[in-house]
Amino acid sequence: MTTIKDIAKVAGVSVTTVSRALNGYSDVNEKTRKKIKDIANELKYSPNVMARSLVMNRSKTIGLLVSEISREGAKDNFTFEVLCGINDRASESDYDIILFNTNTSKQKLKSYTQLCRERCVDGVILQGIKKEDPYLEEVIESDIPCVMVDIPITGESVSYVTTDNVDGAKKAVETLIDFGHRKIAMMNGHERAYVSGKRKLGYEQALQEAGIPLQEEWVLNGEFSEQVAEKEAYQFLQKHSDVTAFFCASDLMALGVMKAAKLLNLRLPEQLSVIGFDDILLAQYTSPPLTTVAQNKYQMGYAAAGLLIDRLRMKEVPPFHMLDNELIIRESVAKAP
Amino acid sequence: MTTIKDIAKVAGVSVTTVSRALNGYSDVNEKTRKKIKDIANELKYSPNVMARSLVMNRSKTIGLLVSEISREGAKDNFTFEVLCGINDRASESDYDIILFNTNTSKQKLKSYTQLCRERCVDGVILQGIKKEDPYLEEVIESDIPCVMVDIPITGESVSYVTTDNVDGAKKAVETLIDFGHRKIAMMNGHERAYVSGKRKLGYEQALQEAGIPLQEEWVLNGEFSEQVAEKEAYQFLQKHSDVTAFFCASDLMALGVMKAAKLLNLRLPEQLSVIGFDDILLAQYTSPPLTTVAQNKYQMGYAAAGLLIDRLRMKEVPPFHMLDNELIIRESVAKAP
DNA sequence: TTGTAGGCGTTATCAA
DNA sequence: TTGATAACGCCTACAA
Repeated sequence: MTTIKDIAKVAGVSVTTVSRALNGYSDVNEKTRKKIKDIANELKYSPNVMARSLVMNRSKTIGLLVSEISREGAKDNFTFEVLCGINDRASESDYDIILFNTNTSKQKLKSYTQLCRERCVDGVILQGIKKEDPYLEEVIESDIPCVMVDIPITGESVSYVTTDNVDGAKKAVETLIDFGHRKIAMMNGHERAYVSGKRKLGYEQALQEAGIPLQEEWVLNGEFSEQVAEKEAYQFLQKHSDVTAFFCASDLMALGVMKAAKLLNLRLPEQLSVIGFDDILLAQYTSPPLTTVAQNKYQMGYAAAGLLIDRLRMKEVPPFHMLDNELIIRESVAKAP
Repeated sequence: MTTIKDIAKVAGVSVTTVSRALNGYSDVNEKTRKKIKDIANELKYSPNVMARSLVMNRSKTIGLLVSEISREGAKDNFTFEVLCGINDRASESDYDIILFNTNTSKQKLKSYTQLCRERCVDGVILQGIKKEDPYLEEVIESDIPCVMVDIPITGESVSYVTTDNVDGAKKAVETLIDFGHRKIAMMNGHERAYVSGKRKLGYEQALQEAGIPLQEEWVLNGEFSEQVAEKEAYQFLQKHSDVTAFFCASDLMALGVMKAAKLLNLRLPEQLSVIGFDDILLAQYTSPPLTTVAQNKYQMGYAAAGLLIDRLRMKEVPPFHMLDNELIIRESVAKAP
């Protein structure tokens, strides 16, 4: 591999001059610069990122920390689409992405700071980290620039990107109310996810504004799982045949609810209306096609990387970036019977 | 951040000894080693990967080169599931993944070798690279250990992982033949993908062994796109109403074919049988549910990383690793009318 | 405008 | 069993 030494030798100058010429310093004769650049091209020089990082203490690398990245995520594409957004934005500014590989047990062996420092990453994007993950606290205290996806935490060096979960949920429930529904249950995800709280809040607000009393026992925990949601909904709908609509905090859970309804011979949407959250690919293929709140996952990733890169450039960045959700109307909602 | 210098100072030894103690060399007193290790723990030391890479010329990093990684891939999850497999396997051996970000135009600016060397990656996994990508030739000539996904190329330092595309396609077409079909069209992907050739070969072999003459004009190019496949199938089925079955080189294209059939008021599967390839999530939700050849994408990634890591450990590795495909029987195939 | 020299955190060579 | 010392490739005072 060519180094600046090689170039210096060929050009008959010192390595200092080569370094400065290549890095665009002004204090170098334009003729020398041209000569050096030509030689660099000819020799197919590209700087050794390791050496540079070592001395500069930055690496043009963004760490991506996805807690327990796994095939599970493949079902709703969330992780992947966010990743694509991050990747595209990073690429625009010539950052590379390094995938950190961690889970709750690994987090006990190596601290967040250690992980980042040893790789000299300039900043980090965190996704899917859970409330009980040991890293969470560390991230807040650390001074490594960081952007969280869907985790509303801010700090000296940390900001976040999210969609307006409260508003999204509210819009969904309002739609149900507009269709005349008054008995609306909610299939929520687990408490470990921050979005669960927000979506429940939206549900509550919509009910309240319509003067419908909240029934805590109508809010189920589907664990963000199709199976769990199906089981829960099955039991619930048997006991509460007066419920006419379900707002689900994820499309996957909405699928579960729909399955349960079919098992109970409820006609969709005539006897039970269902709204989901996410707009996964499947949503348009279910029968009936699922009305749902769409998140722009790609945009979340793109914005997250953008926020981080701005921060790395010492720009003033807002503490968070909130994207809008869009309600996609399909056919799983009908007038209340 | 703590360095070995800090440890050396506290332990009252030289950095050399610290380095050796921590790296498990035998020529260090066990008592000194214990002391050093304790101090390292206390100081939360972790080695600077950059510095180490610089001097060792290896970085415990695997480069992942996905040509034009994009949201397109989200539809069939192929890229993401392979990524998960790679990640899991890499994690087991403490490798990190760096996502290289490239496309045909970027490839002209920076050579493959440059890209790898400047990041000191120990090896590379390539996915989705096209026949005309400039890197392809470079990869073969380079001595950087490399594993390709679904690109049957071998060399001094390159091997590949794939599924048995010929056999998978053959099994699919044989199934159609078993159901009495004789007029079987194929919706293939574009020529730039290696798998297209293989799948077509399987189609041809099945036909030949059944004594059915091959009709070249019955092999369509759906570009691996749902829309294109739909358009092509629509035109084709109008002209060739005697065709009773379609073998598609991807599920996405199978969806397109099914749409076209529905537009032409063909009943599925009674009037037209369809088989896909991939087993994407959607396949079980179409109506009728799609019979298809399932590839184990996660396993491909896992195997690819495994092959690469073995090579990095100087193990003898086979030139390629072929995984089996499994035919998943659903309801889109019926007896020939 | 250019060059010399020192250092970033490691590992490796050689001598003690 | 240990310690100087020299790399690795690059950047940056400081001096010329």
